Amino acid sequence: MTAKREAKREDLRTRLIDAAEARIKHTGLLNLRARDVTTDAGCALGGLYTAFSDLDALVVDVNTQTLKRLDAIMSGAVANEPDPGRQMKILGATYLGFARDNPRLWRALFEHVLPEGRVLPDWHVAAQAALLTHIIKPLRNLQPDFDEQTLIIRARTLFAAVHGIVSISLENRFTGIPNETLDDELDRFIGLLLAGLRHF
Amino acid sequence: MTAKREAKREDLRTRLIDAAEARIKHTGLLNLRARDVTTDAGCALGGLYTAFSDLDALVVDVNTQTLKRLDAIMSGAVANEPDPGRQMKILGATYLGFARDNPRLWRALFEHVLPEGRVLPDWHVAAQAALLTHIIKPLRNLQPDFDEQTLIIRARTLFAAVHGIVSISLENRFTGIPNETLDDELDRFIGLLLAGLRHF
DNA sequence: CCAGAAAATGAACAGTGTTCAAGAACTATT
DNA sequence: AATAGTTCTTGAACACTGTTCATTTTCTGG
Repeated sequence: MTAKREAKREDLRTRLIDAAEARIKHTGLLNLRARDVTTDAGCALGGLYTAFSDLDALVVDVNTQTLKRLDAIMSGAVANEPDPGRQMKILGATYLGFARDNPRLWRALFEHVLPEGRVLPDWHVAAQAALLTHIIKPLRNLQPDFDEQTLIIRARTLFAAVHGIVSISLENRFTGIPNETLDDELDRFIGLLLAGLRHF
Repeated sequence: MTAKREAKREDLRTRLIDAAEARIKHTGLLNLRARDVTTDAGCALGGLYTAFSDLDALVVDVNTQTLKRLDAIMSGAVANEPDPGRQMKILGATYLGFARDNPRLWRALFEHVLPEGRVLPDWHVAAQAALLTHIIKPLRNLQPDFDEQTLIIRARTLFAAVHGIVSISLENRFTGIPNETLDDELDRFIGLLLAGLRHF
């Protein structure tokens, strides 16, 4: 039976992912160190490279986990809301809430850049794309005449806009601007988009 | 006369900034190396630390220069456009154009994160804020009843939204979505915002 | 129980940014 | 012009990275 090997390997992988996640959560992606992670995970330094090709690959796995958690939260948030406009607003508020509650893990999603030439694995791209489906659903109700491809593009644009607002605000760019009213600001902005969609 | 000292120091600073800018332009912030920069600038490795406190401080100076160049381009772009709505669209298109023409320098603006606890110098924040004034001007025409503080907040929100769209697209997140029509998509999006502003 | 395969180990390596004692260059004064 | 003191410049050395790989340990099928 080769099952024991398989199990140990998988156990090591999850231990490393969990350790890296905890480190990122507490001290940020910038301060993630291979030695810290392996110590926390209870393996030797080289062990990381038997379970992952790279420290980058480990971070991608952490980020995928974060995306999946975010996905679950967003699913739950709109589960009982029939109105597509309100769904949009809820999704935006949920995204902001997640970013605020998990600032470093959320930042790691966008802060982490692979060395030039390398691409994100398919399943990570799939986890990103899954987020868009939450937006596509209400958008389809609001714009029934859009074909599927248009819906995807528009959904990405809407997500990007909301993400930009959350991002610029939470990263405190343009200091001097108060941040307390960000929830209202985002809600109003999505309202603006919905008004635009109605009258465009 | 202590002027010669002053001049040499300033000369070294600009040589280092230019060298760092060229390096970032060609190989990206991620591949910026203190040794490369000092070699290109024609000084010893340690010289960097007589002119700047840090490699990070040097990058901030490069980024400030980039912001100023962007500022000048945006100023020119709307100089002869009276209609505020069209100004908005031009500003968006100009921002997208700058990001596309200077991908690595533009990315460096947001990719560069200071070590935790350090803050951006005032004059860099000022260069960021200057960008918002371009948006504030047409927005004031479109929404004459907004007070100054509201204008600033709304301008930042609009900038952040556009930045998010440009950012997510150019960084090729959510692959599988075509990028050719980004100009149209952004133009349409700003049109949507303007429609929303009219009917909100 | 044992040989062969696989995985875990951590010392060694090839870079990083940063420092700092020694030397060179400049300044102000005589 | 000469000089002493101040300031800047230098690059070897340092501390800390991610990554590799010969060695040791662990597991597998017979």
